[in-house]
Amino acid sequence: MDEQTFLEAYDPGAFPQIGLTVDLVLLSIVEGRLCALLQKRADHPAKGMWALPGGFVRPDEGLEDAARRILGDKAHMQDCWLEQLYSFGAPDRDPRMRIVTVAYYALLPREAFAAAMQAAPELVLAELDIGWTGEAGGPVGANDGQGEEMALAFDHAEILGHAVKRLRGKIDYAPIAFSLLPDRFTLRELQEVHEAILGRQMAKPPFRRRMIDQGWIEGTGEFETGTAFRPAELYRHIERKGD
Amino acid sequence: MDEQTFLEAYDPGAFPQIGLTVDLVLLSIVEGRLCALLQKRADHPAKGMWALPGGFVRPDEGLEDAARRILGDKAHMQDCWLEQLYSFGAPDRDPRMRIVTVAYYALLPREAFAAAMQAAPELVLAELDIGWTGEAGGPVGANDGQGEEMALAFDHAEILGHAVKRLRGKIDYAPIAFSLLPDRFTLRELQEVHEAILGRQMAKPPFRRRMIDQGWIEGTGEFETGTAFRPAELYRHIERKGD
DNA sequence: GTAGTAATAACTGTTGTAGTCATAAGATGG
DNA sequence: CCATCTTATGACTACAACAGTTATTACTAC
Repeated sequence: MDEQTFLEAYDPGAFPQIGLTVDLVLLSIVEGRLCALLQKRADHPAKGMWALPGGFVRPDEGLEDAARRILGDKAHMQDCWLEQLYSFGAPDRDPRMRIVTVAYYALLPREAFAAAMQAAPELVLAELDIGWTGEAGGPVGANDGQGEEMALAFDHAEILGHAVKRLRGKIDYAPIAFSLLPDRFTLRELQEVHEAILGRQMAKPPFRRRMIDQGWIEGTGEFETGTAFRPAELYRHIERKGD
Repeated sequence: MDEQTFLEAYDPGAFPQIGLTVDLVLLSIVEGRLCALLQKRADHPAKGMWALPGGFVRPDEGLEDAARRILGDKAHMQDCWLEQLYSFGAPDRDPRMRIVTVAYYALLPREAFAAAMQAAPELVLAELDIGWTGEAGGPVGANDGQGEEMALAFDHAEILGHAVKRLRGKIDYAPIAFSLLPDRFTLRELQEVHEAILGRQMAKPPFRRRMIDQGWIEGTGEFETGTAFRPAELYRHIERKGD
């Protein structure tokens, strides 16, 4: 039997069906706090709970393609940095049927969420409650900014936990913080991003040097305006091959 | 649009099936070289090419459960350290049908493969050809130890590449090298493992100190035997909570 | 001008780690 | 038993990365 004949005789229905979805962890910094885009579930199961934006993978599209399509549909965004996070497949994670989800995560400036939240009122940028320090890991909850806890659907607290852990492990050696900032930014703003992600304060001079020595940023010669006191220089992220 | 997608999502029959498999990257060190367990494909597609051991996920089993089941079935091993690597889902990665695979990887001492290779002659511990240094990444090929290249099926060269990259990034700060060694080992053996994984030689005294300072190992007071010259002390990996 | 505040620079100390050299230990062969 | 070989192990030195502290500069507001 040659390959052609074999493929024609192959029966895909011989294997049991498992649903495959992509869920998105879309993170931002709002007032120095790490936030994620959540969507209130309008129907059962988990009605009224909060879930990550997600959707089924189409049969003819790649995993990252599906993630980008859902990013456009649900969050009205395109062309941002996106990375695969982890796959979740506990048999009982969704009560409807067996669903395995591949989680992706992205970092976006707060302004990027404006269009999505305008178009869909069930979307909220929720503040994250990270009950651990460093890269310990574990589930991560959410609150509405007034201290009111938001119940998360399915295993989405686990997914958020993985995202935060990945982020904390990666921010020191990969130039990912810049996705959260506008094109031009001050060193103080960059530091606030790092502090929000790592969940701890740091001293200013060592931070300055680390950033500059890494070669990821360059000064523009311009300065911020509208400050009450001495304005800081505006820096810009340097795109380099391999990053 | 969201509503429509939502409704479609609830009907399992609305989408053609996507197959879900688990593939295993089972790594070992043989004579100072990094090797992976490969299986010669007996049938189409990719007949005669070399593939990672893998299999379909059952509808009632978790992803890691599936990985452990396949580990037992195909490689006759149990209870070893196993970690999820990455998910691969390019639409054309398998010519039979749309198949998404979740790759797992494990590190095992050479002896652990003996039973599997005895039971199944189509299994081979193949030497890896890593065409890049550091953590650059990219596909990784395989050869039979006599310099003869082994053609890899599907996207398995990519999967191997991801595994090597993950390993190189993790070995310096996670105690994973010990999975490749017997219960008691000399510092020289441990160093050979690190050199095989990182693909470069290193000096002995700094390596000794790093390992001992990390607190992952302790001396046993015993010494290796049968050496022509001064025998080295045998060390043991210290199990610690959180590792 | 003066005061106030934040940005930036200079200085200092600590830590981690690498390289080199010296010593110790055991096996082998005379 | 002793010389000699090879390797393991420890001691010393040097360097690089990085943090903390203090001083200086620069701008705004009154």
